[in-house]
Amino acid sequence: MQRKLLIVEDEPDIAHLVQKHLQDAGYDADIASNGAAAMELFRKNSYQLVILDLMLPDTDGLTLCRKMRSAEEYVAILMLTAKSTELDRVLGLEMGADDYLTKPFSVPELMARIKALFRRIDALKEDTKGITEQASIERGGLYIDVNKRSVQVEGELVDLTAREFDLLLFFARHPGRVFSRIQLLDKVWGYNHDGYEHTVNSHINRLRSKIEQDPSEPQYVLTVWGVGYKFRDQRSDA
Amino acid sequence: MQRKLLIVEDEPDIAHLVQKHLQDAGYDADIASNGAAAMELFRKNSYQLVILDLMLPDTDGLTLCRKMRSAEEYVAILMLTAKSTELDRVLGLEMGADDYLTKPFSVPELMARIKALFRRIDALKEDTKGITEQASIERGGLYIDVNKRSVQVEGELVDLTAREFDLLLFFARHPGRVFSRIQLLDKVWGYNHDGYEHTVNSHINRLRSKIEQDPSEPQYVLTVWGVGYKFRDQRSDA
DNA sequence: CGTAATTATCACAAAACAATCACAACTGCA
DNA sequence: TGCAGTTGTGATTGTTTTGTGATAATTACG
Repeated sequence: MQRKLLIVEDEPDIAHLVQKHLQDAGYDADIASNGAAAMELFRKNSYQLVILDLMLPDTDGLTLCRKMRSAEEYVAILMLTAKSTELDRVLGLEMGADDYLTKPFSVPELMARIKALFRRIDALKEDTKGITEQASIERGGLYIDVNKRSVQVEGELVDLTAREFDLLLFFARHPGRVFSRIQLLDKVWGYNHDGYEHTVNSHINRLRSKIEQDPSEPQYVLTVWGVGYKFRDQRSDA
Repeated sequence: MQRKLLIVEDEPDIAHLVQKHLQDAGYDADIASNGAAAMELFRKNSYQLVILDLMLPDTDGLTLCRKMRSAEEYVAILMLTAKSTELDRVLGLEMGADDYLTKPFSVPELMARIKALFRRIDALKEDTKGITEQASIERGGLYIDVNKRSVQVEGELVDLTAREFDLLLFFARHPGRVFSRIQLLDKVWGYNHDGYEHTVNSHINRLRSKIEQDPSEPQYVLTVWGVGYKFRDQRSDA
């Protein structure tokens, strides 16, 4: 997954230095040199992390921080500040920063913090996942346990590889809906994956040989001729 | 239902900062600035969650934690610790904290964890299964004494290092569930630990050489290819 | 019924991943 | 401080999975 960050910093040298390192590390980073530009970019894009300098020409950083915090989606905020008094820290935390770094900082340290922040965000998402996504799915004679990554067909455990499981899980979460091979590559393999469409065929083939009673007459993953594949819908047939 | 929490923290700035945010979020939070006050409030009120600083002027946090744990009703405990080394110990000792956070922490993260904790508490109450905090765990030929931090395989005592024990305990508490190396680093090593994923491999390797009859054909800690590791589920095989 | 287009199957090499080992850095402790 | 044990990391080897090419089977449609 691509991680998008926004750097809010008025000193171009610093901003570009940071941007360059972030790009080297595989992140996608935009720059805003003042508060107004920052809010504009922020509203237009969805960032996962904002690196925010407290001292800005127009707005002050704390206001900006609060504004971003009030947005729908959660963004991590890493504050950069010149001073390092305890008051500053508490203030920054109160405003909702997730981490804090005082200038001058070292690039390796910044990168380490960013990495750590992303990790924490991911861990949190993992915790929160329970509400939106179900831990187990039952469809016909198929039972999928997401946490255990185990699959049972008619009560019998079958052993799937990581890809096979991900593929099956994706299908089972969208029963009845047809997906093209490209869509499957995007959703299951990942957006930046490049490869041949017929790779999907092979995986479907292998998956069927494991979960289907009679792979030539599939019950779960069906071929939609000229389009792609779909998971059989409970009621509607064919 | 009103959620009552107790903040045990000797730095007034932090205590009030947290209290303010909790109130904003609709919780009812009391503050205790030392261990004695904490126990007094704890006995008089019934809290659902205690946010507990490890470093306190009079008592140490662990003792407090144990005392609260021994109360009739179950309370969730979220620990705040200063360093990550200290945190290892806490986790290792399994004094019964439900979650932890290292200082300096960010308010959004704290709030997220509190929410997640309440969700877990609710889910637990539903189940009525009080099996979460057991002093000993038996799984197959494996016997783990949490308090003594000792492990027996087929009645034979084996000598594990701190990490090995923590790792095994974590697995044994979540049998069947698959964890990625990153998740293990987060849960066993600590959220802000940074290191290489393949460190986990080495520890699994060493752990296996101690507890497995035939490390090349593990009975307890199984590899899930392309994903991570899991503890063998009772019934399910392979 | 024949043909072109699409999908299924299979085998294999390459890539991704995991296990292992050795060693240096670190830890707690006497 | 020095020591013994523990832990993290690099390097190497071994294993499983996965993508891909080739080919066979199936489908749509004139």
